[in-house]
Amino acid sequence: MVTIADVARHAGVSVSTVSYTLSGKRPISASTRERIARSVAELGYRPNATAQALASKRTNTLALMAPLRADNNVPVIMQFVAGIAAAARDHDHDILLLTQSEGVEGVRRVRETALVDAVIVMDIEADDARLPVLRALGLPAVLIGTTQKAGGLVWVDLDFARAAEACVEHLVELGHGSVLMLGSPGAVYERRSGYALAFAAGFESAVRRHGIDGRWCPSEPAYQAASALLERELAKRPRPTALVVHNEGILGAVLGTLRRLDLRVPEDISVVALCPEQTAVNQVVELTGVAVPAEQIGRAAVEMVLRQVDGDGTAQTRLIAPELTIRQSTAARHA
Amino acid sequence: MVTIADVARHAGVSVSTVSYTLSGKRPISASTRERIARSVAELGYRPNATAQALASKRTNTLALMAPLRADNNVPVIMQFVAGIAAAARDHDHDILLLTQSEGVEGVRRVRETALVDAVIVMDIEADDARLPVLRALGLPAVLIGTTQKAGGLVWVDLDFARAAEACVEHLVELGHGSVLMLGSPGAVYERRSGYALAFAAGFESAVRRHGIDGRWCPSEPAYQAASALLERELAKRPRPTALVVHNEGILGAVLGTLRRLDLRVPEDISVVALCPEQTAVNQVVELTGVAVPAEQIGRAAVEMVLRQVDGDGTAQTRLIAPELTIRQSTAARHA
DNA sequence: GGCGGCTGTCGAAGCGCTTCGACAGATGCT
DNA sequence: AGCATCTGTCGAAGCGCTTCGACAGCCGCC
Repeated sequence: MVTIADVARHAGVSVSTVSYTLSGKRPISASTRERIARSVAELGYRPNATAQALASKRTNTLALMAPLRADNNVPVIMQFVAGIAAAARDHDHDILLLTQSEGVEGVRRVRETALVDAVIVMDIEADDARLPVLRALGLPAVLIGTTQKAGGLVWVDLDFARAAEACVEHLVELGHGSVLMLGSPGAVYERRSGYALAFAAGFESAVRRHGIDGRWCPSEPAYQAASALLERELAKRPRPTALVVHNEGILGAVLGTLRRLDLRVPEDISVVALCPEQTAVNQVVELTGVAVPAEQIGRAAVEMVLRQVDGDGTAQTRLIAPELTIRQSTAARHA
Repeated sequence: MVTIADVARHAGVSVSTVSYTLSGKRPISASTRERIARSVAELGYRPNATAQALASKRTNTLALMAPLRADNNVPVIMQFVAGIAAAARDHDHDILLLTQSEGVEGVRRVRETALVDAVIVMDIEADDARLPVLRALGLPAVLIGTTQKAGGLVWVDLDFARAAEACVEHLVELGHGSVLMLGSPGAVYERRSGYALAFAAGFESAVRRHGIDGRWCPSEPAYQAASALLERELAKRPRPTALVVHNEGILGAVLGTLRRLDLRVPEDISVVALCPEQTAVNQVVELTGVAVPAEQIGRAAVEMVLRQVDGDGTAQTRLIAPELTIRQSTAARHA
């Protein structure tokens, strides 16, 4: 491996001159700059990342704690991760992947061993144990997702409450007065994932504000379970004329069951989904709905966390406005 | 941050003694070992990972190059990543996440900047440009997936050819003489992903060996596209009495279309799928099929790569036998 | 009783880089 | 002309750890 000393020798300058040339932290004459550039190219020099990290106290690495469970919103998680990884590389940083299961200890470890400069934490729960630790460690951090107890920490997220409201409002405008929301699996609510709670809360408040009939329930991904649940709910009075689905895993079951019950979408019943665009479009009827702008949020998270690393104190939390895309699964209520 | 020198001072020993105690590389008396342990605990000492890496030339970090695209087998990818991350932590290593799009340069970079000890590369293509680079760099590496040009490199993968054969054989045993295989999206074959080619080749050879009628075609995930394709193919003679689906994204479309055509599964037509168990079970009919043992492969990859790092030259490539699980979507052909 | 061989510990030399302070020489000002 | 000021470069001191060689003290052995 060629070192900075090799480059210095080859270019006939001192090691520090090479370092300053590479970092641009001190003025260097054009001629030596060129000579060094040539030596670097000729020798194929690449600074040793660990030596650089040790000396500069910057690893140029970001920890990303992602929920890698076999949940149902895997594609969304993947989009987040992809967006974050790409954004990090754009800023010349790498991603160290931590799993949610490492929890508090994972955060503590990467901080105390000085492995990373900052951490991005996904899937925040209402009483997330990692939050007090993040505050205590003083490690630059950004949350993707939020909770009321996030005070003092910087976060970015889709405005799930308004996303739910947007769905309800769209249906209200179409004249629907009875809406059923099929939520995420029960486990998601049990662990009190911020996004699920926010969506449910947004749904409830929108329903109340518009004075319509609206109820919701968690739903498990297995086809038969989802199907049975839907059928049971549709048997209740008043019978829902529209569905809001916050669970991409059951979309197939929902649409299949509606067909079995001879309910046409959107003529007999409207469906709005919160899911990636790809998923919405791949259903038998292209679904109206809100997508999580995962890539965008991921990029924002990286930029926000790097700003903290660079000591820009003006940390700003960001709540991203939902965008409802109207496709073919919603229509005015007739009857 | 507390350093090893602080611990040494606190315990009244030299720095090297602390180091040897922690690493166990030299015998230390029980009494000083205890004293040091107490100091470590009391001061909350954690070795600085970058200093450790610089001095020992081991980062305890593995690069994982994963295809984070919005493809259709996202859940499988996620399982691989989760398995790898967990296994790495079990061996006290971390994962540095690289995206497929970083390609050859990504591999070169992590090697030449000494960021990682080894690399795990996923989704190998027939003429993968990364393979010659891996060979040239001499960086410990394991491929997940393979190609004929993998010579000299260590890899691990599900035996996709035999997986396809297992599917065909199961159908042949049930008396099916005409089988249609619906493959992955065209783009997957265009980039010549090893697993897709292997599955298709295995399908073709099994069909030939059993002397049955069998054909296959790529299929895009959009519902209408998949549905139209299936309908078109079912109109051909001889009409397939069984389907093999190597594309989890179209399972909903396939089952929905079959129902629309009044073909009952499995009475009128059998369906076998290559997809995660979770996906197989969440369909309207629980699907017979082969699952990719992603977690298991991921763990194997980590262990194989660490063995290389530790200089165990007996590198062994591993081809994992497929397991077909019979559920409710296949039945003997009647008529 | 003297010697070889252990065992347990220490000091010091790196690992490859960044950064601080110093300073020679060129430049601008009065 | 003389002084202050830049500009460009250098040497050296770390960053926090590992590891090599040295060696003191101890044991058992002939």
